[in-house]
Amino acid sequence: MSRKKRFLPRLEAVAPTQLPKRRPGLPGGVRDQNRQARTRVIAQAALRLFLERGLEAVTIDEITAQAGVAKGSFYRYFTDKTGLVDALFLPLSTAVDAALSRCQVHIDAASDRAALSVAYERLGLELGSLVLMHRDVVHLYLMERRGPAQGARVPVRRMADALEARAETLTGRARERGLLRPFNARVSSLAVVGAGEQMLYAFLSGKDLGDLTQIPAQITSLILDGVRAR
Amino acid sequence: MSRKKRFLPRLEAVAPTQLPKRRPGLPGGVRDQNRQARTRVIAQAALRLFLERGLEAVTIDEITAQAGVAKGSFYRYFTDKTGLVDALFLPLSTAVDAALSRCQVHIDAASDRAALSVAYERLGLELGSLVLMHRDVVHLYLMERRGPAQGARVPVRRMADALEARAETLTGRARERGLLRPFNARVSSLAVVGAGEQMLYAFLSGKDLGDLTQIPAQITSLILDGVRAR
Amino acid sequence: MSRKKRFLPRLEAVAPTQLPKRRPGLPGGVRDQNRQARTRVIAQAALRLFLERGLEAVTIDEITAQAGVAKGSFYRYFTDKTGLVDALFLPLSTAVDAALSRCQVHIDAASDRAALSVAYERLGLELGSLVLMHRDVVHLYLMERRGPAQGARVPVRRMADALEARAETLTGRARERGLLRPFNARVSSLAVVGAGEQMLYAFLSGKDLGDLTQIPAQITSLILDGVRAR
Amino acid sequence: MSRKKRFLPRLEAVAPTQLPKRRPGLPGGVRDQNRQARTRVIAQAALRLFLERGLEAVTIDEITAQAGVAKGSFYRYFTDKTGLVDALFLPLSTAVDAALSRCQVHIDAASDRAALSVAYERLGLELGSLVLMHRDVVHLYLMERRGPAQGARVPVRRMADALEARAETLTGRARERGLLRPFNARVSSLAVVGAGEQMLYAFLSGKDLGDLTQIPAQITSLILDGVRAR
DNA sequence: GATGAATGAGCTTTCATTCAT
DNA sequence: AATGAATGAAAGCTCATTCAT
Repeated sequence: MSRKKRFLPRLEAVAPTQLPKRRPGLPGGVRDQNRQARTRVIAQAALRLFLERGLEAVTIDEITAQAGVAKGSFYRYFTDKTGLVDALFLPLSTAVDAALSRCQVHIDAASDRAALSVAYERLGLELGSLVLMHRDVVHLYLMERRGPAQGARVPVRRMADALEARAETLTGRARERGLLRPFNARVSSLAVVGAGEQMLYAFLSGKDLGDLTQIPAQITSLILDGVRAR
Repeated sequence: MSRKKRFLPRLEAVAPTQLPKRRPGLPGGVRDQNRQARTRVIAQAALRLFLERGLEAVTIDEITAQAGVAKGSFYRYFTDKTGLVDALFLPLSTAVDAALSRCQVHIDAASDRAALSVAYERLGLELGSLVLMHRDVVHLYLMERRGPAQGARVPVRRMADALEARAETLTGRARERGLLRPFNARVSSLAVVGAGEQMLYAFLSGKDLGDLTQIPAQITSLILDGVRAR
Repeated sequence: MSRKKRFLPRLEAVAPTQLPKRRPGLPGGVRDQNRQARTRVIAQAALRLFLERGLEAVTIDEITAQAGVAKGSFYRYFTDKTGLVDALFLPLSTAVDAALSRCQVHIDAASDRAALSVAYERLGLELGSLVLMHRDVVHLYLMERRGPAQGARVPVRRMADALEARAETLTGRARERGLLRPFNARVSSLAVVGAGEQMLYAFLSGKDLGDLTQIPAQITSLILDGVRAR
Repeated sequence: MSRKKRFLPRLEAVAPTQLPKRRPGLPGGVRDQNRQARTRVIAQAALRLFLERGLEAVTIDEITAQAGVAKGSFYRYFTDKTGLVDALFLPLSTAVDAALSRCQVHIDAASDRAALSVAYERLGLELGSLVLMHRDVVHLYLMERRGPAQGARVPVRRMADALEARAETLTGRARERGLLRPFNARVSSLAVVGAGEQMLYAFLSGKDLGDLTQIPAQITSLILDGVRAR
């Protein structure tokens, strides 16, 4: 089972890079490329293992063995498992943030309900394509999203909390603009996000969801129009 | 005992399963009562820690320290952490199963849509009261429900899988009877369960969801009627 | 694996009784009989386990479980595992000692070679019948005889050392009287005892040694006449 | 290394088996040499302790403390105590096997009794020198040889059984060729091996056996000519 | 007296992290 | 830079011994 951190774990410090130190060589040069390639190899190996056995259960030893590098190399590229997870989530997290920000801008600029709808639809498409691009990281996110914010799960929870806050804000905005019924914004957004995540988790876990091309329409219909037969 | 009881945790029912061996002494006698009390104390201490730090991160040492008993005592009452989790989930799991079974019976016996609705409403009430009775176990369930089915999480996943299958069956039945729109039963049930769990998780995590008495109506409305303003 | 003694192990103190304290009740009375019966039950259970898994590997828990008594009862009848082994070996050890003493007396009283031979033959018969009477203890003795004199093995080694010393004395006496060739007494006795023990061990371990009625003659012949064909 | 080497134990060959994984680095290179040296240091420390206190009673903690390495290091070199014992016995076991095989070849090729005798004498010499080369392992073998084949004792029993089978075969062959009297081969070989082992055990245990140079002749005489005076 | 619950030191094994090579 | 050996603090689990019932 998982081991305690020997030293006090980093709880914040989300610098844009997780690397221990500045490295020599020009950015984009050969050294930098090798460095990035190695980083990717380790991160991918880790991701695969995380999906199979969970963040906590996977050891550094296993990651490096899977990646085919020496154990010591891990610490040249990442400060620890938390740092690796940080790096793993950074691209997705950034992209999601950006999409949500863009959506908010569009909403604020929208002058009518049609424009609002367009903004949401666009958000949906963007998130959908992000899911496809970052399948495994999204899957890991869904697996670990509700665990306590401890150790390697800190970055996951950071993203989850950010997402939740953003979703609430957006929902609140939509409600203010009369696009949604006047329920508690938090409640509404929780329902929407919860339904979506569950579906996504089932899908990424390999569950058969029937005709996949139908799903987006079904979800939209379920969430927006309700499940009750008419 | 030279060690003092550190605290007396709130007691929830803990199943008398997983004990290493059959014990002598009359059931209900002094020894039997002590045994059950000790079992509860350990289980409650563990539950508290699991909620704070997650199933995997909590050690037997910490559980026994929190419970105020010797480490060795743990193994007199539970085979290992998995056994403890099993015992922790058994009462809830059994009760949920029973409620779902009853609902299914009612549905099968229902002759019209009104009767069906009554069956579902009743299920909702039953589950709601189970949630209140087993708050912490439900919370733990929601936290660990998506992690890999490994070690101590096995019982959690067992319950999750059982629940999912049941929900799907029930949804399918409702759809056949024309109560729900003719979507894929799995998709529909995932949406409903996902929304509900997310809400519950937020609530149990201490999130302010506004007027709690309104929530059931909001959920019903959201799920059954859709979120779109009319 | 085996555990360290928590307190300093008894190294001598071979009082004729291993019981913790004097007990009430007349010797031979009901209490005394029950006590002896219980002692036998525990000792027999232990002996069986010792033969299967060795002195060190068997736990008090297993012994009492096998004997069908409570763990605490063990300590009413024996001080610890060493005490039990002491008790287990006492009858055999005493009888062997007595037989050896008698043999020595006979030898010292023997006036000619014929009388000496009779003494040795008689010793052989006596030891043979002791082996049959104490099969399992003899088997255990052979198994543990060469292990370090630590913990529960102390009584075994005590008997082994006593036996070796006696055998050497007897051999020396036989040589002085011209019954054996003038080799080092220790060397001679080691050879004789070693061959005998090995045979006995094989026999008690269930090895097929052919026609058992032939063995004594074979051994005598082998040891006394040599293995070389004439 | 902050820890000092506590002592440099006498080195005997330790087989490079049982290592957790294949290691990189050129065989014979610095790393490989260090690895072998460390393996030897641990194995020797263990052997010393095994002789003092027996296979079962010695803990990994004690072994590593005695060897002056960290506890974790043990597991880099051996899978567990059984693995270590395996490694400890491999060289001797291999050499003994080879000697016995060679003897068998010689016997099969022998055309007369003289040649047979030469084969046996040669075996005796080879085994004698193996005993001197692997004194401590032989001593340990004799100590543990009769214990139940459990845990760390498994390799010891494996060697014991192999040896016994070989000895029986060889004895049978000698008898067929008319070199030995027509006794049960198993009985004869048990007697010979038992006498030899006992002697060896006494010798290795520090017993004074008189003029050591005389022993081989005495043994030969005892075993082949019988102990009876003429 | 008998029982078995409680205790906690002790054992095996793992693994994050450091560091010599 | 990369490697993997070394370290030692935990973690899981066992079990001799004591003691309340």
